[in-house]
Amino acid sequence: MSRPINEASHPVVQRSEAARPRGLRTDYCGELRSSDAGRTVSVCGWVARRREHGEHLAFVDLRDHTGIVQCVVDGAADLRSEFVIRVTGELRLRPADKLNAAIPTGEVELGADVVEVLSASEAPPFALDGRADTDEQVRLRYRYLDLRSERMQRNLRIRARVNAAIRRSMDRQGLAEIETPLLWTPTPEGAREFAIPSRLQIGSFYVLPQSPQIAKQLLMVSGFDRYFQIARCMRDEDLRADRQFEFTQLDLEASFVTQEDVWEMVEDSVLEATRDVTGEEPPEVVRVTWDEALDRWGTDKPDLRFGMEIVRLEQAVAGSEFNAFKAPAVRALCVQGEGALGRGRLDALTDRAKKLGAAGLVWLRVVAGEQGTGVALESPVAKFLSAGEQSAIVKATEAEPGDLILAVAGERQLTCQVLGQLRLELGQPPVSEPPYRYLWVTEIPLFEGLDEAGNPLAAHHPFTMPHLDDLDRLESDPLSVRSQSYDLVVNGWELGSGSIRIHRADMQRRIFSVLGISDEEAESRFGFLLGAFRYGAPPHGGFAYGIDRLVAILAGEENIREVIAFPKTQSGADLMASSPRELSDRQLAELGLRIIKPPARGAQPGS
RNA sequence: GGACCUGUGGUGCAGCCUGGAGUGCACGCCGGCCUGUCAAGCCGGAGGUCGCGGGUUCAAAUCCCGUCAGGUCCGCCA
Repeated sequence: MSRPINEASHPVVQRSEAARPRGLRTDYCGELRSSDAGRTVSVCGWVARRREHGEHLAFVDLRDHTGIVQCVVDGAADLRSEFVIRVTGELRLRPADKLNAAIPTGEVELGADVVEVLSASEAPPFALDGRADTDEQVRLRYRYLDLRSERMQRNLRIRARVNAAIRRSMDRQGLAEIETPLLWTPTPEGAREFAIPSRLQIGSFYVLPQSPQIAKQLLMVSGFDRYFQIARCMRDEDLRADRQFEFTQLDLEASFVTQEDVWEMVEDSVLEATRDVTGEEPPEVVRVTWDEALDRWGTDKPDLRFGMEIVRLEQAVAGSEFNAFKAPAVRALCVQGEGALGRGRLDALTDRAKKLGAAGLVWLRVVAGEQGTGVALESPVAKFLSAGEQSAIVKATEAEPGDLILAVAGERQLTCQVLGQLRLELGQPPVSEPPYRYLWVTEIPLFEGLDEAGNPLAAHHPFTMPHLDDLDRLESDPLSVRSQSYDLVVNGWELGSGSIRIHRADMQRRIFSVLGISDEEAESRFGFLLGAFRYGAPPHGGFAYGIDRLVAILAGEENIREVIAFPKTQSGADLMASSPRELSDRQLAELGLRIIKPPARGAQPGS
């Protein structure tokens, strides 16, 4: 279910005097009220539905972007679905027994004196009333019709309001909106990029930005102090429900700031957007360290809308005879009220845990103790646990009779991640369910794992400033070093990430050295940025978050395609525009390109 | 690159497991009736390459293989 836009505090369309209806119409359909009764009005729109009562009476529901109004027309008028018409007549109160409480205009109707067909329509390929879930393939092929639906109108208007809210916030905070090139040059590391052949320089290519990262750091060097951009970004990676080739970020950067300053700037914009769309004040934006997020929720993007936090059992089972619990980490979830879960379901949960990488899953049903005092545990492994261990487990998980405890033991990170995933699968509310629990995940490790050559991999990007307390371990124990980078998360979705950047050459050289990047390599890959940094780079940091994801969350949609006007399918196709498509030989020649087709499936290599 | 799900008149579904005539439901569409409906109602009608190709079988929407398209996910996305 998608969430209604906040109609009460804001009409669907922002109304200023300049935004009043003009031209062919005096009013918008969805805004007519009983207070307008008696006026002669003209409205324009699409025929949503008609109800005919013979030769001299028919009801036509006329729809525009504001809603629907019922028009009473002569039955002879040939008005079919999706005809574009203009209706002029007197707006009148409906008879007292003919009100329609289901629509905002239900107290009035328009007695049509003149009906003009501005444009006829073939019968649409699918109904726009939202009563049936039309196949997405069909919706995308006729996207221009799909966008006419109430749902898509609402979603894209929410998007427009989010953009407007962000711009208000940015302007209020003194950030300057500056555009950066789309036809540009590769960004160091990161996602696969789209390349655009140059016509004037045959054989050379532009690269579309996966983000304006380099550009905005250069703007800091240039002294713009605070920059933002609602930036289109392109990444040639496989598509997902929350990922499209092309997406939109709020990108910002500021000079002479700390992490806290960046967080406050970003918070101001997302909270402004959230308030504007929902009319509600979101809960306080909390900050948790990456470590704490892993321990409590088993993920770096926790959903705080529900509890069921992961509990540490290491102390409760310390010294236990039970072999499975002799592990670096023993953690558990308490699933309230699921103590009656059947054996088949428990086996499925165990399989799921194993599929997620756990060695196994221990389940314990919490039941009332004998004589109604205390609690006891029912479990295939209960016999391996002493009475003291059992009561310690119950105490640690705060479990009560009727609850189910799920425990996993093993290496800490994997154990937490498995339980974190089970937590989501057992308890996560639907996307559309408020509130909007924003949080910052901070002190993210600077590196994540090692590459083939044994060098650490930058978790964010190679210009991320390490946590100052960890600098002495940079070379000796790099994987333990935290960074001054941070993620913004809402309701289990990662909205974006950012960091304080390295602005001094000595620190940058140290990082490159740890990453195994030579001076020559650094110069060739990041040349002009490093060059710029030689001429006085201010300390700076910034952030970027996905507007598609933010809008989807606020609209209660699980898929960002629902908040993008013309999205692509999972295979990267636009079913309406038939893109991508082949170029003509002439176009290819002009770009100096020749196509080498991959061998057909099943063909022998080299044939 | 991989796993799973889906594909049946214009739309949404059922039928598939357990093979037997393109069978059914709802909406829409076309025509007729109808002066207070609002998912209007009533009557009648049209509309099909069961995604595509191959195989098994006396017989395939149904079983098998392949393929295409759409979706969810893994990989990938600093």
